[in-house]
Amino acid sequence: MKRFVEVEQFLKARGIRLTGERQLIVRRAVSYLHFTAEELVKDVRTIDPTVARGTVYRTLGLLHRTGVVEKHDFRYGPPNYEVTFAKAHHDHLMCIQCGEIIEFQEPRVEHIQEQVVKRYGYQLLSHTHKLYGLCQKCRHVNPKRASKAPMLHVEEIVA
Amino acid sequence: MKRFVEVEQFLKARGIRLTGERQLIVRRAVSYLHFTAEELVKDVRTIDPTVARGTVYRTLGLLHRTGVVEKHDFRYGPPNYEVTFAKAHHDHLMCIQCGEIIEFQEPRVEHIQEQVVKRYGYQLLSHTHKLYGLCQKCRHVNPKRASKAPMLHVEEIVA
DNA sequence: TTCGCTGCAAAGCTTTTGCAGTGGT
DNA sequence: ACCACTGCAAAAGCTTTGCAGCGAA
Repeated sequence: MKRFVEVEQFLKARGIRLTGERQLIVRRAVSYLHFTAEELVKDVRTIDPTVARGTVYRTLGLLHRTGVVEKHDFRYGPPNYEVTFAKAHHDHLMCIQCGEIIEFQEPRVEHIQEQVVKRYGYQLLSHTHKLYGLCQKCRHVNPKRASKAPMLHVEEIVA
Repeated sequence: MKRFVEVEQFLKARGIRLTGERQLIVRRAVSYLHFTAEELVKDVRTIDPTVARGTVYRTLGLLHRTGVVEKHDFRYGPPNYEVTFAKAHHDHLMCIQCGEIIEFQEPRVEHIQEQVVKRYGYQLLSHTHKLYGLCQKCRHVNPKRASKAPMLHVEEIVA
């Protein structure tokens, strides 16, 4: 089943109205790996220019609060969003020097998470797990200016 | 050894100048569990009112990029910061309904993280690991307004 | 029909930045 | 003596919100 259909069913089951705007926003959002709020605004408006910025932000906040999308802090620029609902568990490893981002999968972590959540009587909805460090290239470089802003690029790698 | 001294040595080793302002900011920051940027500005200024807001933000950004400080998205209000450098590994479990935050320790996750980092040739500096869900009290409460106060029954949807 | 949702636009909040002077190494 | 760092304050994001009309259930 299409991911956006799963999301829409999920929202509907929670009594959230499925307006045309929300359907469009969800369908555009699931097409991305990561996206910023403004990128989504721009994207949605290429299809329907009448959709208001506020609507995108409100919908994004709704999806975030309900655990459908995760908010990622990649340390540079505005926060990135990701639709994690109905998607395989994965985490991020990032180099703080050059900005490289690696996505990895670790079923063992997922399993431990379930135990932790059960231990505290919680029902798990979503999670974020990010490792920050220095990649092989950057770890042996003595930075002249540690405050220099690195370039960002995403690389999807499966463990 | 005092934590702020360890942080200061770390910064020095990275060629970052240790100004009086930065020392003050670091020493105040390590005294908190979590803090917002504005809380730190206010705190620092009770000791030295001449420290500029921009300096606190710039220093916080520097500490964040170098992995000394973690930025936490607790989903409501501005981001929280935490000095995680030279501090025992711990993660967060949060209820998206009532905002309760539980800090838990999982040595197994820490161990797996080390394996992942080694696998990709990285040097680990810091990490964030957050689980979002519903606590025991909130998971059985049916909110008046689903869009404002999320209440999920995932198993019903997935089934 | 109800009341949650939307467009619009302004306000609000947080964070960033240019510039000239200061201070760490 | 360099040049990174700072104070100041304005500007620049980014996000939220009030309001009147609209539309999904």
